[in-house]
Amino acid sequence: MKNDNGTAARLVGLAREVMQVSGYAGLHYGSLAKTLGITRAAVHHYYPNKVDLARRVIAEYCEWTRQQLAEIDVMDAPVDDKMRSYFALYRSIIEEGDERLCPGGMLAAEVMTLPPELRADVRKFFDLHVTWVAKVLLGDGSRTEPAGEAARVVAALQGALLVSRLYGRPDSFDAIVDGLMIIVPTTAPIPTKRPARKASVPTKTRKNEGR
Amino acid sequence: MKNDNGTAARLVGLAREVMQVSGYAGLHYGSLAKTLGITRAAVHHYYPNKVDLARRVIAEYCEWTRQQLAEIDVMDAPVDDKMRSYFALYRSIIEEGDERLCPGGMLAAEVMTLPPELRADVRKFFDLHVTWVAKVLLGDGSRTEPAGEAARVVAALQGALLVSRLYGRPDSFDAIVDGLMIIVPTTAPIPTKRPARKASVPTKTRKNEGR
DNA sequence: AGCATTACTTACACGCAAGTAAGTGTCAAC
DNA sequence: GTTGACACTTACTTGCGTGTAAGTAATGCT
Repeated sequence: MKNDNGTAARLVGLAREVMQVSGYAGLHYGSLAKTLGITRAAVHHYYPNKVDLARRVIAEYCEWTRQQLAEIDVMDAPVDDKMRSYFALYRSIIEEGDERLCPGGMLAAEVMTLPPELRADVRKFFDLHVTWVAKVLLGDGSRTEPAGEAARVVAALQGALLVSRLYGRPDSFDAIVDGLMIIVPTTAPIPTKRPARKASVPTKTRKNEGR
Repeated sequence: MKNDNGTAARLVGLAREVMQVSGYAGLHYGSLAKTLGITRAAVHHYYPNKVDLARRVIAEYCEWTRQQLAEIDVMDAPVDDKMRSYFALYRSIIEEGDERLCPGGMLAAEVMTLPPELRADVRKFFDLHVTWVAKVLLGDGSRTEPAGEAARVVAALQGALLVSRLYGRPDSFDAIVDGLMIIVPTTAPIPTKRPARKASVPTKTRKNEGR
């Protein structure tokens, strides 16, 4: 081959960054090409259409995530240490760039406008996270059904990224997440759970209109 | 006037729904017009450009939110009851349609691609929420700096909407949120806070590439 | 009766972005 | 030294979506 600067690989990397900032809707072949100093058609050469490219991005990010989670697994630490390492994974996202969200989270926001294949990929990405967290939470003996709690942790972290990026303050992520360990207690007792379920609510729920 | 079916108002309502499902990027004059059985130009007649329309949507939603929060304020209940009513506000969103997110949350995801005026509006929307929650949390004597905790609550709720919509299961929202009261303890003590801050992390943080 | 206002419509201009077709140049193997 | 794969480019088509200009029809006001 004449010149292969690893364009295909650089393309996925760039595409991921763009998606983290601007989402799938904000991913344009034109700007990718411009950034890499190639033509738009060259992008099509490697990834015939946007879905191909985006799926590749997710696939690679899933793979990377799996590796990171595996590294946490092998460190064989107490549950709350593992969770803190997990939190740090999210923090690394905003450390890489304060305009970024988790690729999965960004796509989750756009999920209704996504082509079906991508939608499925996004769900799988979240499955990966939720099942891993659930597995870890199962590590201490204190619970048997960690599924809801795992979903809560993942949701809270995605929300934390969303909010901290909105304000453009990476450190606000810490402020949000620091207290999150409370809902993943290992040594500390869980406070007595209240009745829960929605109490008297001042909301009339209309199907449509009337806001 | 000849025929005024309240088109302007129906337009904002519809636009909000679309934005909740598909975001600002998925909001198109063409489909709005088609849905209401008018022409695209008629939409421009009321809202000359998309930014006008979207800002109007946010403004009305802010106003609605303010009213809801005021209603919770006057009920003069204990903090955790107020918080539960607040949670129910979010639940009402997915009750209205399981493809919807909070308008503010959706726009927060798109924030980097949004025209600046809109971006500012979105921040104000979140300010409204965070300051209200902080004020309520201040209601019990147990804390003095509820800002971080307030942001955490808001972030967690937005994340909960994101995740529950992703899976298309409205009831998963409950599963996620039910345990959220733990981080808003009023009578129950907060478990002893651990050192926190990121512990040994198996992550090399590169600025770019290499994923 | 005449005029302005409101609530629209038809028609058009324009830019952007995805995708495709058909090259061109270079290296590597046979 | 031809053949073929690879890494692209130029050029073009097509469709979508915003925005605007210039009507038109009905109503209300003076």
